[in-house]
Amino acid sequence: MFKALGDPTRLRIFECLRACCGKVALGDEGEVRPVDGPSVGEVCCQVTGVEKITSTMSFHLKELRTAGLITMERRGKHMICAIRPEVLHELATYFGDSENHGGDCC
Amino acid sequence: MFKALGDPTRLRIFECLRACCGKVALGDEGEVRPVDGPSVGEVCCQVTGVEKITSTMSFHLKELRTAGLITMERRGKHMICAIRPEVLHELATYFGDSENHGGDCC
DNA sequence: CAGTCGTTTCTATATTTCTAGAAATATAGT
DNA sequence: ACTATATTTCTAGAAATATAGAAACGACTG
Repeated sequence: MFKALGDPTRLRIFECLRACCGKVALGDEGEVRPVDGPSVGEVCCQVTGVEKITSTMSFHLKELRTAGLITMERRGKHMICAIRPEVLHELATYFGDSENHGGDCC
Repeated sequence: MFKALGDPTRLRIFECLRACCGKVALGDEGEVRPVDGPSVGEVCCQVTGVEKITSTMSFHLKELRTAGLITMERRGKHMICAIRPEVLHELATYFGDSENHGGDCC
């Protein structure tokens, strides 16, 4: 996940998606699916300022997807995207000081 | 910061340091300095399992330092390391859902 | 002051990652 | 079936990053 967010383009995509508040729902097998959210083209436009969808964007979206940060689903001609809300929580608690991170030397 | 944590070796160093709970204090100009914590050699040993300090480790520690994740200071022959506690809080709130991340499309 | 220990910097090489264009795939409309 | 639109995959080259060894540096020790 950190590697995925470590690229400036991908971090912008991530923040764009977070700002756009795509909603998600649970699918049949318990997986998280986007209910709405921006399409790949819209994300592309927001991040690059250009209307055109580039293969580079597609590449970065795939990285974010395989890292588990976002979900995507086809909605007609478009692919819509949303952040998986669970990971926000997961990452927040990863850095949260309330947890014990299991050091044996203190 | 995400780029720094995106490398597996660096993430291990980071988690090692977090587990070892190095203490920090404020320096004369308000900067955060380590008061104690493992030396570079100890970190190296924990992460690689080998006693020897490699230039690779030194390189990764430098990356973590320039990313602002850790502080280091010379203590005699050794360099001691500690995580900058502020960044834990900063990153926790970055992912925390309590904040408004300023989307104009929702 | 010479030697040694812990660590960093330099340099070259190997590896990974990013980017861009072309071709391929999927869907909707005609 | 054909066309247009939205998106992905493939491929290759360019750029960035990681690794390892050698040399250099700073601080303690005899």
